[in-house]
Amino acid sequence: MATIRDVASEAGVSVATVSRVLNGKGYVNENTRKAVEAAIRKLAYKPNEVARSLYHHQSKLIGLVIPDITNPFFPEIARGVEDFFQEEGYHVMIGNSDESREKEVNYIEAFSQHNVMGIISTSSDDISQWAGLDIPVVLLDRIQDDFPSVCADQEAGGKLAAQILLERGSRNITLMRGPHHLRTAQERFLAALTELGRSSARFQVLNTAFSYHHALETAKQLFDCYPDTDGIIAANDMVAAAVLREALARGKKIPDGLQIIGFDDIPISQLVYPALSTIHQPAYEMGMEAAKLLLECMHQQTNLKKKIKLSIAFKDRETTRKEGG
Amino acid sequence: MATIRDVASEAGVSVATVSRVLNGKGYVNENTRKAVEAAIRKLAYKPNEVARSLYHHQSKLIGLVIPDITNPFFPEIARGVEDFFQEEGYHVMIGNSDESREKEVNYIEAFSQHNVMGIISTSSDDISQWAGLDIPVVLLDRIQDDFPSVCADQEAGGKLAAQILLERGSRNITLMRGPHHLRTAQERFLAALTELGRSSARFQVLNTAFSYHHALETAKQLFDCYPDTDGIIAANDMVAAAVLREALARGKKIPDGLQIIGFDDIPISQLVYPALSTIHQPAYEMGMEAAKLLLECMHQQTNLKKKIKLSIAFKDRETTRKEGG
DNA sequence: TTGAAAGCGTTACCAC
DNA sequence: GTGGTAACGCTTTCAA
Repeated sequence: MATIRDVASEAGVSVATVSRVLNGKGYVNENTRKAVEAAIRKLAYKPNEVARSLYHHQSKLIGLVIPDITNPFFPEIARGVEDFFQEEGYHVMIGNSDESREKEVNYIEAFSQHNVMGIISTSSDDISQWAGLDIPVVLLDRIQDDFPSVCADQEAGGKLAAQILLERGSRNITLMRGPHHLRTAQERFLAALTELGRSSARFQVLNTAFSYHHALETAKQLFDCYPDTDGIIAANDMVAAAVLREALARGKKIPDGLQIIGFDDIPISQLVYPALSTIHQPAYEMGMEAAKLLLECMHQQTNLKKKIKLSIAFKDRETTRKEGG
Repeated sequence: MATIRDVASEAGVSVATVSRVLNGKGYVNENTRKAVEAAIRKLAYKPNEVARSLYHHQSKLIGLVIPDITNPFFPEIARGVEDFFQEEGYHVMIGNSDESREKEVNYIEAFSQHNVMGIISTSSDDISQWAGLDIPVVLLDRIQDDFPSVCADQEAGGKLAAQILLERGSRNITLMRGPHHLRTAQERFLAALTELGRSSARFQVLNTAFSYHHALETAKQLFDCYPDTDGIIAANDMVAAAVLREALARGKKIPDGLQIIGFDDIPISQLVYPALSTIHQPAYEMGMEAAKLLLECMHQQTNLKKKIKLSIAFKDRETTRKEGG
């Protein structure tokens, strides 16, 4: 790899001059600039980011920590973040935390050691680890007083899901509740629960994890315990898909005998049959917004504690009855 | 952030000594070691990876380029790579190439500028860009004479898919062909085609892209053009799921009237109903193996051109008839 | 308009 | 055993 010194001697100038043309700052004569640029091209020189980073204590790197890239909700987010920062000349390092505090801390350290310019985290609820850091942090999918954040309106989503099922005629609803420690899952659950509580419909609650292995189990359990259920509010689309599968396997009529509503609107929800009605979270946009917000924080030194709440929307597909029908 | 100099003065020794205890090499008295370790703890000192990297021309970073993290096949691979390297104390930078040479080159440059120790690429077939690089590269899902590589046995997969459908009674098969420029897609297609050609069954070929938007379109087209098809070899599971959806929507009996076989065995193939019969590619393991191979290459200076071919397996689920049935 | 040199945080060589 | 110091590749201040 050619270094700045190689370029300097090739062009017959000092490294300082090369640096100036590289960064477009400081005076440099038009002709020497030409010479330097020629040398750069000739040697196919690329500045060493590591050296730059060492000097500036900054790099063109962004850290992103998510629970698990294998969960289809997060790649969308990651793409949003990446697509935004790509435009700005940054690169994104992704870390999977598996909801483990240890892994998350490990990534944060790695990020910090590599001088990332900012971090987006969509993982743990434990905020203590962010406190010491002097790097801007944006929280995605969770909120904390001291940090800027982006999230989707879980409460509106949970409420809407319940309303839809009720409006469209379910009278015996099973509400599935995601992992208790995930604030988002808890929020949408609570909002749906409240809505259900306000109605005269019968309902019951069933706990579930988010992994598809687990979801398949829970689905079986659901129909064993509550064979008469005629409406299911799934904790997310993975779970909804599993439930749908099990329902079809047991010969349920959907949506006439049983309505199912998911949450997230991950790509597969359009691929199953019948296509999943679901509460859409704008995952890609959330990633984009978080990235945009982070960039703002990076530019202004001040920790602007802006909170962005994106709205959700109901996707009326095939596992719910038609409105007024 | 505390630096090595802070630690040195805190412990009353020189930076050289601190460096020695940090790296566990060279002599250092037991007591001074204790003192230094105490100082490190007290200041919560973490060595600056960037400075290390600058000196060594190496970092604990690995570059991974994939076509699109949003395609469910790749997160599995990425996890394999990441889980392996995590154990070894490395961190993985992921880049989405979107099958664009420009983006891929851009990432390679970024990786190289950050002194990554090695690169795994599962993207473009254009190998020229790797040639100049003095960083070990492992190719995933493609092979090239000059590079070590890991891939699954596409030919065996394509052949197997065709055999299964034939054995289990399909006589009018639609073979879906993925993007022509993707070697893997082409290989499995060709192998299936050959197998079909050897049989007496009728068959036709239909082109498709891999995205789910596109797949849904193609699925419609398929049944419009070939309503009598009784067996479909999909280009991958996304496409298979889309086809399955459309088939069900049109009231086809599966698997009795129509068999469908996918490729990849992504998580959703077990979530749809009926569950997709498919050719399993060991994505996670492929990531792991590629990582392991890369680590070997990094340790031995020599470019070992080892090629690893992982075997595929048929997952006998619900969109194919039972054997001998 | 240009160059010399200090400094970013580490490591490793060479004295002591 | 330990410390001084050059070097890694780059940026920036200061003098010329």
